[in-house]
Amino acid sequence: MQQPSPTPRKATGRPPRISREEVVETARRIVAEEGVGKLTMRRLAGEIGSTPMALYHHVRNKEELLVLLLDDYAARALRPVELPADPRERVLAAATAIHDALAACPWIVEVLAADDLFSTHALWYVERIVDGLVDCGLSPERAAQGYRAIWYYTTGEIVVRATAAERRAGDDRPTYREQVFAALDPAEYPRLAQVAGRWEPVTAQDAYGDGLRALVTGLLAAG
Amino acid sequence: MQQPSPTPRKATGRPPRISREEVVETARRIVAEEGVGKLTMRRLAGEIGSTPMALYHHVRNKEELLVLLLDDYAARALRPVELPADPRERVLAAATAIHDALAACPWIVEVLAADDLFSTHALWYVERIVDGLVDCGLSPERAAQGYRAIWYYTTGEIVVRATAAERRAGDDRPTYREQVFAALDPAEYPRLAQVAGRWEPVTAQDAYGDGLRALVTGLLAAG
DNA sequence: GTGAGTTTTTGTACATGTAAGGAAACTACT
DNA sequence: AGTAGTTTCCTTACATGTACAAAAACTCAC
Repeated sequence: MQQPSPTPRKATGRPPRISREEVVETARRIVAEEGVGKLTMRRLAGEIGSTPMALYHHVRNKEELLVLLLDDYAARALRPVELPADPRERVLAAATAIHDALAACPWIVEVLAADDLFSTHALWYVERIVDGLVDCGLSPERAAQGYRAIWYYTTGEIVVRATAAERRAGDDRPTYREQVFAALDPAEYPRLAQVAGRWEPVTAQDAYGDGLRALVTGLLAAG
Repeated sequence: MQQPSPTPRKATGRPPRISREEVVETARRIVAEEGVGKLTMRRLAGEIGSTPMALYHHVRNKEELLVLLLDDYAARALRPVELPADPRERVLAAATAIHDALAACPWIVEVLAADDLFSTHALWYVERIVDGLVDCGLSPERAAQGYRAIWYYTTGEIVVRATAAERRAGDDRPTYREQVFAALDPAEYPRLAQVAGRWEPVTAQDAYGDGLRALVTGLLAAG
């Protein structure tokens, strides 16, 4: 992979005019300034002063570019901070930190459906979560499983909310949910009819923390 | 919207040659036979004997078509069944039924990031879940919130797993996770280093049920 | 210098979703 | 019959990601 020589490597071939870093940095700027919708390979290449296909020697495809952007974002947004001493509270705080950082970055959804370890820069928080769970008495296995459950819950919350929001935008028709509740047969679905009016506010309110607490409670109870 | 006339409506305009039902049904067949990757608007139009743009008079865009396909799938896969009498077990069984149906349908991921009520045909199960939670002593609000938490967890599990699987396919490079664990500094991340070897099997094994049980336990404890 | 080998860049080309505008096929009213 | 109105369909065109192949720019061995 890498030569052991002091000077990195590369003794041969046409010298690159652009670098992966430049690609990612420029992409980051475009996204920051105009949104992820404006990020196209052509636009990016133009901005760098290159051609679209040249980019493909530095990133494997657009998806990888987005993953790199997410990683870059995590590096900035997930700096280690002071966390509570109590292990359970530590788990909650670390998970919430990851959640809030990702939720603040809506364009990320397209990439977020990533595996559980989405960035080395989030590792610090992952460590806190697993450590907290172990300190609460879980075995290492159970702690790892617990982290995964938390990750599913977290990423699900973000993806669902963001996609729903996007679908609502630029679409003045009533929501699918509104249609469902409007045409709900109370005889067939008494419970849903009962909560129909309260569904909207329940959805709108930020209940991530409540669900997270419940999940952690349950994980600890099982361990 | 609809005339109150006995004959549905439509007294004017060019008579349609294709119907929304035909579009969806043909799309379903293509997906079933050759996978969602082969479903293109041109291909679909050709199969129907029409033109791509004609389809857009029956579905608003490809995404809506996929949502309709998901709905169609839910109608088949989520038939009501006998569920346990015990309310807690009922919640678990209903959630697992939804989960398993969706997990068996990998192409769905692109659409799944939907809002909580993704199909009327899943309503029956949603009703069972909310009802079970209420029977366990939760208030209607809390039950609705609880359902949402379950939905986040479920959809997150599916989306994450499916996307990870897709990324792994056609890519022989080591996983990001493998790279992370390979380069892990045990001094900095002792817990992660401790579980590193066990992470892979933990990930592979199907722990949806365990996490779900924990979540429900926690939800009930909070209520 | 010359040629081989290697890496990066470029040019061309294609598949895809879909916007825009006009043509086609029908009904209703005169 | 003729005209207006309405709905559906078709043609054309564009933006986008990216495959493929050839050109360009460099190093090294001779």
